[in-house]
Amino acid sequence: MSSRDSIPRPTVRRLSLYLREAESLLQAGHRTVSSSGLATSLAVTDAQVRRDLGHLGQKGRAGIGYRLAPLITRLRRALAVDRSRNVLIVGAGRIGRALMAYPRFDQRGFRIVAVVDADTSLVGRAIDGHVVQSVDQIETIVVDGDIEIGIVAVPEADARAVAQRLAACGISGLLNFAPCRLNVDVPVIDVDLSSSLEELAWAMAEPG
Amino acid sequence: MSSRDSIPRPTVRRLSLYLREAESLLQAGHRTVSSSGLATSLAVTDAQVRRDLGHLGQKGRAGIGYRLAPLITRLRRALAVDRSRNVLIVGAGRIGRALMAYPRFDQRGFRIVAVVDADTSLVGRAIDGHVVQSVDQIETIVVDGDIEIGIVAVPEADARAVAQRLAACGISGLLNFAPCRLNVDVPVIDVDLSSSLEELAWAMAEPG
DNA sequence: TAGTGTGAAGTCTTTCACAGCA
DNA sequence: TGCTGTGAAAGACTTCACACTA
Repeated sequence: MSSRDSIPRPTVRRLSLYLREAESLLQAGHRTVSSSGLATSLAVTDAQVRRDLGHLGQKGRAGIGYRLAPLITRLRRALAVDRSRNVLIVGAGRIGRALMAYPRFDQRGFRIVAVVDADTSLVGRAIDGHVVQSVDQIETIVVDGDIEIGIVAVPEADARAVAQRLAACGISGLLNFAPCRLNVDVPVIDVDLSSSLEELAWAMAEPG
Repeated sequence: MSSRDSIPRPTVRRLSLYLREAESLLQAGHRTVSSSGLATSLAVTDAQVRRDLGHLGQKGRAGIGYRLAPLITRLRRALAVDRSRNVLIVGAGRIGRALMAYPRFDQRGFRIVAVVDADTSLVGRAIDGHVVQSVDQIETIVVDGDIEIGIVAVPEADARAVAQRLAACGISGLLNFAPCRLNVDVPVIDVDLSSSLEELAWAMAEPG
């Protein structure tokens, strides 16, 4: 299981959790962590953790576990969060505003460098230190601002059009909060709050 | 494949998408939909759709497809969203406020009936028609208000304590926005925005 | 003909279980 | 002894492919 294989998506999602936990342990003064240590914090099995970390090329040490510092480095590299990226938020409504102020984005190297909205009464106003620009300027902002990631936080009706425009001017990826598929040819991660609640409703109704 | 089997979780997530699409098609005046129709809208295979709908006990008709009205009914039942549920939002910060105003929750039968916060300067204030109550009252609110779902939208440091309290007074499920595991014995769905961005960063870096 | 339902096959992911190392 | 790394087995999920049907 070398680091050259493509990492399965379920593993990727867990790597993100391992990274968070590893950073927190390092902060707390630990130097190493064992697979079972990570496993119990995160409600997975120890074998799963070892298998997952095997994808990184990270070697643990028998009897000791994994050294946190190199583990964190490798996790960051595997998740491609070992450098900063510029982010544009499209939509300065409530979701957009919540994201602007989300401190973890910055900590993780996701730099919100621009915010746009279609509402002309918002344009020019500063919200959380970000001056809202017009949605008409998307193309200029993306190109000149070296934006790699777009966050789509507009109403469903506008989402696809916005996504098309972002894709057309060369954005590399989208985080989508609108409850619909964006049919564009760049990677998209959907954050669908209604779906999450429905999944919860289902889980609540499930026996066990 | 009868409706008595437990539905796999990946299927559950897709059922939510099928429901959204089916409702939208019905709205648009359609009466039926084929597996390939759903499949192309949602970027899955037609065989996958048929397999998934097989879990519902829903029968399609060869040459025609699935009738939308009964399909929607069955999807709602399978997802356990065929009735309303009362929801409490804990945390009237930016994420909490974004959720209060999210119209889809109400449309889907998730009724936000109370909002609490630890910040006494917010208590008593009305935000989006919801008067913020004190977090001290959680227990009373959950029990008297017949709350089934709690939305945890508080800082990480407070999240576990809040979750414990909610679980202790008999809540049935939690939607968690804090970037940590809530170790409670009720179903939890995590919405982790940083993780989503990390997954996106990975997908952007992936070849293909 | 257009489309379902589903065994069987295939693929992907997780878990087991244990040799081996510090 | 405590813990890793990993073949092999098991399990979960998806796709194929085709008989069948309105």
